[in-house]
Amino acid sequence: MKAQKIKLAVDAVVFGYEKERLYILLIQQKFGPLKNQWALPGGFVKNGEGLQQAVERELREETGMTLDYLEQLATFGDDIERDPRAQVVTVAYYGLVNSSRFVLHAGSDAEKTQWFPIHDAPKLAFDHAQILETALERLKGKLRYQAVGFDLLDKEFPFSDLEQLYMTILERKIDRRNFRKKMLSLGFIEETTKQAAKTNGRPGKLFRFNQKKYKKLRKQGFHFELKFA
Amino acid sequence: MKAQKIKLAVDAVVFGYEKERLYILLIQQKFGPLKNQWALPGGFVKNGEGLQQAVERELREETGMTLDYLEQLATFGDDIERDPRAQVVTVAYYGLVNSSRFVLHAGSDAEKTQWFPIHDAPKLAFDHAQILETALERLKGKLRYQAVGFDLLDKEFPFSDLEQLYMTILERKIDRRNFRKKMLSLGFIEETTKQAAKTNGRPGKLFRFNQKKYKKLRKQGFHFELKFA
DNA sequence: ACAAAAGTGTTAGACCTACACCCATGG
DNA sequence: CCATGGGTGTAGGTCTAACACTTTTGT
Repeated sequence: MKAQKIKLAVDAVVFGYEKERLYILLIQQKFGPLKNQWALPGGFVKNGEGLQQAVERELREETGMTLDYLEQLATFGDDIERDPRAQVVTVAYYGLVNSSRFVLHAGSDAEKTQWFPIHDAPKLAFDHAQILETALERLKGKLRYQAVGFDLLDKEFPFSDLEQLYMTILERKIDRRNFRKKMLSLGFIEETTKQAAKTNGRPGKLFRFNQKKYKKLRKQGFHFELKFA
Repeated sequence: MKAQKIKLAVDAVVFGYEKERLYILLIQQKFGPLKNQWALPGGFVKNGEGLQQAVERELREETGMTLDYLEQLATFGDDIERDPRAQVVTVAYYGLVNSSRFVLHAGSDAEKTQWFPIHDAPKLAFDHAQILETALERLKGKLRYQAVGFDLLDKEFPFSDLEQLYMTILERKIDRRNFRKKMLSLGFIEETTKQAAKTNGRPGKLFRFNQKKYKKLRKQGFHFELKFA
């Protein structure tokens, strides 16, 4: 049997959220064959390196970022020419970053890093548009039955932020009363005594996601579904 | 950068169902380093070959089987020593075969192929037990909100077979009346005029899964969930 | 006092759950 | 006529969905 020439890469779809908009993190090569093309952060897996380890390294190297949430999405390798230069199979991950860490390190000499509104992203290299599409669908799906999404908010947040986040990601209107009722009934969101910073209108109480309680519940076989969403 | 030495493989978790038991397909190497160890069917991806294509080829070569349903499960490659001989990343698939094709081709000289009851499988090579575990969880999960599972039955089946299948996979009792009501209300199961073959007791009507109708519904954003299950 | 956003309860309908008896067939 | 499995309805409880006014704060 001939030696295997297939290369293995990892890519990450990183979502961020700020001011009622969902963003995605992209990088642009300044030199080389991909010059000026926007692409997902990622790269080849190194010998002796695990997959997750590889994405985390690439993200650190390319964007200076560590994610709060990172999960394997799918592996893309049915189209053997998805990278025209060689047969490359890529394991795609998707991740979420807290808005407080939304600020990017300055780009290196070789690469530019930038957030783009999810529906206003440039044309992407390879099949990265398809990977992005898949990630977005997954995110929308997960939101309905897992407590994902808190990683996109501050640690303490007014309830309206949570509601807005859900509406933004799911691209749907949600009834405020029903949403709050349901969310609080799940038992892993805690009220703090603090008030949100001053804005227009009446300031809301701040809430906190209790990850420990959530994990405990999950272990006990707890699961929920948001129907209205 | 050093040449990448990581090898890329595919493996398949193939489920079969017969007489109220869920089975999995395993192969046993007769020679070589894996001699006598049971493992999932699979092998290395060839140059110029897509991933799905690779699993299908391996399945054909090793078991003579073509699957009715085959879906990517996950990619395993965080443990760089999951295969002690070299760093191998494997893209795992899971599939379902119709019970009418449950019979296996005679094993080759080099390999033995055999169905094992899911909870009575031998010790597996590498991390294949973990892959199997993941596949089973996925199957259980999917069963609740997708019309998977019909591929495990005959094209026309009595309702009790469907019910038994769900009970077997989910390892739960299900109320007959509620199950039938819910399933039929979804609108993609059709009654035929035929009667089941003679057995003990009253013979049931045969039903058929209307795949076209199901796909149409899905495109329209239809989705369901089986709660009792 | 006005503008802006937070906070809050009720009701009708849909869906889930639990439950038991009669029916058709073969032996 | 008996044994075996198929077929069917209903009532109570829970969850969802729809809906509008009052409260708090800053200007």
